[in-house]
Amino acid sequence: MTQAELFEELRKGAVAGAKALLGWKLVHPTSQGRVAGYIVETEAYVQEDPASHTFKGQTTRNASMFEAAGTIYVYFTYGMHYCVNIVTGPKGHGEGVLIRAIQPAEGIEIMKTNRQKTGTQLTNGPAKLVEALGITSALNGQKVGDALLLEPGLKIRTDDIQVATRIGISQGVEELARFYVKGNPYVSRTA
DNA sequence: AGGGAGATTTTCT
DNA sequence: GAAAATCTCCCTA
Repeated sequence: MTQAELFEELRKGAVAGAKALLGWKLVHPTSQGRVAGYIVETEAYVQEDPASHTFKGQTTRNASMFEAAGTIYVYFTYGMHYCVNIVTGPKGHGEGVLIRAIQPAEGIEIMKTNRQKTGTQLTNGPAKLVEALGITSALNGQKVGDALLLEPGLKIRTDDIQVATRIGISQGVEELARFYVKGNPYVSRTA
């Protein structure tokens, strides 16, 4: 898949985008050097979903989710964690894809410094990978392609994509909107 | 290995 | 004032 084709999937919507993003390399250029990982787990959030931040309409917090596909949405939660989304769909529609887990690819030493951990503990959760990559709320509202890049990474066969229920939400729990790479050790939790 | 509670603060009701 | 798209530590088996 080319990058143009990836963005085409993102424009289609959160579910198509969540599947298409698997295997892509998420790159954060920092002053220390490039820090990057292959996306191995995602979750789709559409505006009609009670579990989505955008379900009740646009607010100052979730405004970037209403931007065009390819915008970055970083939110703060539980008083101490950040998570990152890739916005999907047309401008004015609040939806996006939560990046839940990545497999370290570049700048692993930097990740260890950021996380004070090693192995799968580096990036096997949405708040963990954000800390490992050094992503901050300053990226919220920016576009993919500058402060954060998406580059071709692993080839994921359709057969290797597992669909499951989402994690850590209290509404819309039964929605099958979580996608991950089968057998990958960095996936936060297998079915 | 697995479960439960605490941390900690922004955001919305 | 309550809940939150989570993580880590500490406890018990």
